[in-house]
Amino acid sequence: MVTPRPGSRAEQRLRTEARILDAAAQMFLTAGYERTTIRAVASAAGVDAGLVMHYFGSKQELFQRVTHASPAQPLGGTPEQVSEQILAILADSLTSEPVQSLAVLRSMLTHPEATQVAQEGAARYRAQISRSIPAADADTRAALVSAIMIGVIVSRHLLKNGGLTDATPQQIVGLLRPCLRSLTLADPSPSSS
Amino acid sequence: MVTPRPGSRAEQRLRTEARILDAAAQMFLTAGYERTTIRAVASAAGVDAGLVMHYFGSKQELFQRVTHASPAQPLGGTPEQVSEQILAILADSLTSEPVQSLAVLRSMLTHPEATQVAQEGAARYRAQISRSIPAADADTRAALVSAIMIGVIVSRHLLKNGGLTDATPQQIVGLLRPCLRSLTLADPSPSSS
DNA sequence: GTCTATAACCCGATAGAC
DNA sequence: GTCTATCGGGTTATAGAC
Repeated sequence: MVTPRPGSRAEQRLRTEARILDAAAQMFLTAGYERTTIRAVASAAGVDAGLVMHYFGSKQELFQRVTHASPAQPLGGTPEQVSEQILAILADSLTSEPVQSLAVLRSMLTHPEATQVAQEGAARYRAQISRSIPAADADTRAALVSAIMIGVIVSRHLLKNGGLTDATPQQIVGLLRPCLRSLTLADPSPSSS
Repeated sequence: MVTPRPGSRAEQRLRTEARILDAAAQMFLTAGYERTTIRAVASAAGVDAGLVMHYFGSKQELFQRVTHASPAQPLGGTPEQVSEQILAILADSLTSEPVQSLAVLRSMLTHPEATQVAQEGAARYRAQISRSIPAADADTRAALVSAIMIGVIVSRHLLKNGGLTDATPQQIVGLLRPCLRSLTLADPSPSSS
């Protein structure tokens, strides 16, 4: 992406476009897709609703532009290393999850496009985790790890469930470490159900 | 609730009311609150939209009637027993979670009323779990248990994340048992973070 | 580049006929 | 008890003025 010379029309356009994207991200995050209106986004960005349409074409494209990012970092190494990498990612997510990801999570249960994005993200994630688990039921274990991450992040950032919002990331990671280890390492002493 | 004599108007009314409630539950569950329309519910129930309004007053009241149930069973006993009770509840939820609960979960991130219901449910749940954990950070541990349950149930029933939809409840419960035990029992060997 | 005006549509809710 | 007709308001999206 080139940087047009300051003061030019193209540069002005990029500025307002960025302002619109910021406002949209914030609103998609807090209100979800359905309750977010083009009018409100435009108003928050200090421009007209028609301009938003002119730039992004449709509400759906605006949502895609806001949420299309996050290319998922690769995991690797021994199961223990992977476990620690996941915990590190979780710690990051607990302190400051990016607005794009949270916007997807907010709408993943009610907006089909967001559902798809969330599913694809979770699937990539699961595949990586699954690959580094030496067990026959690696897929199920990886899916559980993914589900736990989703549950914790959603509870803390979106539902704001007291007990998790107050705790520090280190505290949460410390409590979750045994869980993750029991899932990523094949437990040598499984209880019979 | 009395059962009016068959063929009477009151009995006819209860029948159509039940049909509307069923259709509404199904639609709230699959589409969420915002995307569910009175018209569509009425059509699915084989009646007119005006009749739905006449019975339930508003869309919001209809939603409450659909989701107001589920009085949360009590937990108790030793930490190990509580852990097993939670796993039993999870197993139930994995095989057949009631539509009312799923309807709340579906909209909990985007509809304020559903958010509140979900928060209150999770809070009651957390309080019970917290009470039976002998640890200083019991609240955080209970919140993590609650978050994990939400993540697993949402992933399986709502997101339909492959790895979890295919697995049997017993398999999931078996894999999750060490996690739950490490959270409900104070771990004697905590890793320092 | 930005904004105004409006078209076209769907919603929840109301009033009243049958 | 059930349905028809409609009101009033909100939305996305379009066409065109400045």
